[in-house]
Amino acid sequence: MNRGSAIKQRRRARLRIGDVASRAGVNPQTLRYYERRGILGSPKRSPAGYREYPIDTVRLIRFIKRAQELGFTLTEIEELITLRQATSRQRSKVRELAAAKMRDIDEKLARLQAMRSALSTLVEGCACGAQAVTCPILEALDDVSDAEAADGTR
Amino acid sequence: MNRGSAIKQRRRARLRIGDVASRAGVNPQTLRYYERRGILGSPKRSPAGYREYPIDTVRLIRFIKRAQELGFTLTEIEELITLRQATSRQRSKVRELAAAKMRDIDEKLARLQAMRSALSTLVEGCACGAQAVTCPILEALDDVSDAEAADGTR
DNA sequence: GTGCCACCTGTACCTAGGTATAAGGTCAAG
DNA sequence: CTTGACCTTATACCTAGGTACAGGTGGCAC
Repeated sequence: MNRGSAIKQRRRARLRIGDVASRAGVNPQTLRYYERRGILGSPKRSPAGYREYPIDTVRLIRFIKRAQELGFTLTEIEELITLRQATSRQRSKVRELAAAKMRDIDEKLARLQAMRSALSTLVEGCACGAQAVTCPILEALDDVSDAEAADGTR
Repeated sequence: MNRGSAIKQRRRARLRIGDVASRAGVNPQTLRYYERRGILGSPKRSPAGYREYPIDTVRLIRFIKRAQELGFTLTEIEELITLRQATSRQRSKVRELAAAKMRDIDEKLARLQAMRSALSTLVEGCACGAQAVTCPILEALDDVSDAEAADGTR
């Protein structure tokens, strides 16, 4: 990692960009990029101008990466993150935003669950071949509005 | 939609690119792009060279879009789609792939659920302010390997 | 028979989210 | 007192996934 990492860090208590990056499994450039984008907020600087991150930043970066894998954009993730830092004076606004995000998440959950069960049908050996009339995978993510929109042909 | 859509389509039973696109809520270019990428397979052509899609294509496109929102890449989605068309001779390979995809999905489900409950804690009015030691949102996507990797500083 | 719109191919461009490279500064170890 | 691994900024480039544009054809409606 860094020169004299383990011992040094025990008294430094703050991490340099390369440490954060390697612990979080990202490129240091990514951290600078997040900072430029405003998703991360500028950390304190050492006398030499080096960024010094609190150890929690590692967790934050992992959170961001995970959320991306779940289909959230950086902009959405930024919103989620600011929820965390909201002061109690903004509580009602925060609650509103959090509730909206929860609805998004519930939708994703429902769809993932549908996909999961379609796949499990497949794994259990259903006859979803060329001759099958309906395919569980295709149906997995159908919803009410789909049914009517895809209709009009019969 | 297209000229004389509703009536015409009742006997055409196949859709043109613009119809599929507007029903699925995408740009016609996107369908051509998917075809070029091999995710869609070339449809039959009319004498004039127009693509003629079976009505199910609308559903397929919606499936693709939904799966993208869940964080799957087009390459992964292609795999999911080919599962659907696999013949029974390839059954064991298909089952293997499906099982792998299910594991991915289970991971996503677990993380989404964690995020959901973190948000619900927030909505219910927990004191996750500047002074809070632990933040439910940040912890939401933690896992075992995180804990040890982020450690080493105390 | 001419508008007009949807279609065709090919090529160029765009956005999101990084990643790399150049040119230089810091600092602990040998 | 230099070497090497780190850091800094600025700028350029890359991949995924589209989206737009140019130049031309098809076909229905008036």
